[in-house]
Amino acid sequence: MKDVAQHAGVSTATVSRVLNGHAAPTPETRERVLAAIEELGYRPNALARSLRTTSTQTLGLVISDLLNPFFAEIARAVEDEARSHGYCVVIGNADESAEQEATYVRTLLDRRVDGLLLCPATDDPSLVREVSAGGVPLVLLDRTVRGATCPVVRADGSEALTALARRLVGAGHTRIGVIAGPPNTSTGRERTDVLTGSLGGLAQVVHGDFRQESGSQAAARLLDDGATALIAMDNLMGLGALGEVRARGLQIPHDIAFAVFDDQPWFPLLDPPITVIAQPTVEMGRAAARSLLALIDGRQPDDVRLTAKLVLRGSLGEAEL
Amino acid sequence: MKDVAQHAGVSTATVSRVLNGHAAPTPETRERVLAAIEELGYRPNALARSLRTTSTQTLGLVISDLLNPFFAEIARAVEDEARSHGYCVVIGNADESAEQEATYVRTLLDRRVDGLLLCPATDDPSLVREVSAGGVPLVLLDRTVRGATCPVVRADGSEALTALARRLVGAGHTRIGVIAGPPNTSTGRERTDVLTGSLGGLAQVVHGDFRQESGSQAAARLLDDGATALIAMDNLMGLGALGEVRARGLQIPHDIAFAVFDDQPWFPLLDPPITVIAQPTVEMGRAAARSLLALIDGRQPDDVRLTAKLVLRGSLGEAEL
DNA sequence: GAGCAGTAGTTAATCGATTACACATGTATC
DNA sequence: GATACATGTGTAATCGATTAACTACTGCTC
Repeated sequence: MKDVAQHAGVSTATVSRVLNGHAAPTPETRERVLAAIEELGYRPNALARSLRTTSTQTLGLVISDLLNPFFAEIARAVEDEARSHGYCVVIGNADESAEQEATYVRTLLDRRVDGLLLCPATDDPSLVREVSAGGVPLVLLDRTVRGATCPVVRADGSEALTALARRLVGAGHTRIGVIAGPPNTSTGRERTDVLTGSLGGLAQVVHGDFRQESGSQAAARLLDDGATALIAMDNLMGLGALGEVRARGLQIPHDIAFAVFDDQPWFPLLDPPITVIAQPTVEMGRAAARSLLALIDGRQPDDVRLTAKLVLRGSLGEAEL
Repeated sequence: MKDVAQHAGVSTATVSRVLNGHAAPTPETRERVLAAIEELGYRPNALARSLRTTSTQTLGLVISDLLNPFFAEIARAVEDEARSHGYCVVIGNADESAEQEATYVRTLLDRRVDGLLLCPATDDPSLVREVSAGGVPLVLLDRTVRGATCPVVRADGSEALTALARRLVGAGHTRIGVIAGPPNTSTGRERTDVLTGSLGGLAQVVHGDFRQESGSQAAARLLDDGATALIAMDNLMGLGALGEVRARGLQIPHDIAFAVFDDQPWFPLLDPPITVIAQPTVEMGRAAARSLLALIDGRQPDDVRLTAKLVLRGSLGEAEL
């Protein structure tokens, strides 16, 4: 910057003013400065700028698992929305580990992100408290924690799950296997509670960890126990469960009815296409980014609750008639 | 930091030394400082530290498309490797747009990442030159650019593609539809060249843009032209093509042989399972990160060329006998 | 006890920006 | 012509760390 100033025969203050479109500079000075910048190929140091202004124009996003397309889509949406407001997004991948999540959150805070979007790995509120205590704007996404005091953006699958349950019961299923998420995540618990609630005593629940491998294992146990329907509570566990069903040579829907929470582009390609509960991922991401930006802006956004929808495709068999 | 120093009755220099595990401080002083840090909940400002040390302990990774699981996996691997060396990764999503790619690269440079990993959207070398001119360590990943002068890490699919071609020809296919990547990407061009080379005049090529939608369209055209085999040059176009095949009620492999470049966890679940050319994504990501770290370290890493493998699963029909 | 070495800690410069305040110049007002 | 005011630019403090150079003290040797 000093070089630029010298080159243009002005002070660094003037260069800074030109750069920030501030009041003052004469068109003529402006030209000279811009010419010098161009000539020297100068680019301002964002670190120094942020240090001075205490604003990084950056949002932190800590997601549970980057390999889960559900979160990848959310990340994409967050990024789009943020960019359109002049913000950049730094993504941290917690890998469903509370420890790694905490590490990432702290790293992001140390780098002074202007706000943080978090999909908490567990419902333990301590990390959230820590962030709030630091006074950093925080919005929870997809999942919440116990006694959360910050805005939360999530999808509500109750209606869809209830409808799904009703159909299965109506079609005469009496042993319905539920491949549930970890009980210490809000989504894991809530979805399961709704479902078992609507299924009365017909549900058999096995908990997985939102990963493919746990889906296969849970499916194996449930099938061994004679389940005639399987519902996986997220797409990765659904993938694993599907593998197990295939491995056993079972036919969907003839031998087993099947449904998954989360839609994925390849579900319609299976034979039969898989019935799912689709979450509005893009809207969730955008809404979360908007809420966070509002918070940064000093406003107090409301919680957002979007609706997940049951998409019938044929993998439930008679239950869809 | 000043507060901490005051609280512990020492100077900021001493606090800094304690923080960085530098020589000097007495165990006793050390204790006092740590106590003060604890008590005040002090966390060092990474911006200030980086400004002073000119090192951010951060790698930039600009990928072509975050929604493409191939790149998501790569990102994950890069991150793992980087973290194990004490580095953080900032991911930028170029969305297959050269313009957005350039924006991201500049943003990352402005933030003074210690090095940059780039999956270039096009083979235009100008952006790469710009980065190199800035003296920032750079490694290209998956794709290269014309006349690249920096290390490149990629997968070589030639052998697998040749083997694939031989099988199709051997099984008597004479109209083989190739859903190619954009000709202005190195992967798009090379893969297609190898394939058409081995197929002699039997190949019909339609270019897509590495996205699902373009895959369907390309498949539609090729099927209209009477193709009896389809090869998609990446998983997203494969997804689109598969949709088109299904929509037309064609049976794989009876009506049409099908293969995709890139493996995905759900390909084995289709009926029949899809034959693919699998790239070692995790190894690519890790190798790229290692190369970049070496470069940052002042060493000169060699290019890395890993081998993609043909995985036969049944979607080629007789060609697999 | 003078000289030297070694340790522990302080002072102050520095990284590269932003910005309050000061200053100089030109113009309008009486 | 003095006063006030606006305008454009420069000076220097500041953000929060790191670190070279220096000071002060303690021991040790001869």
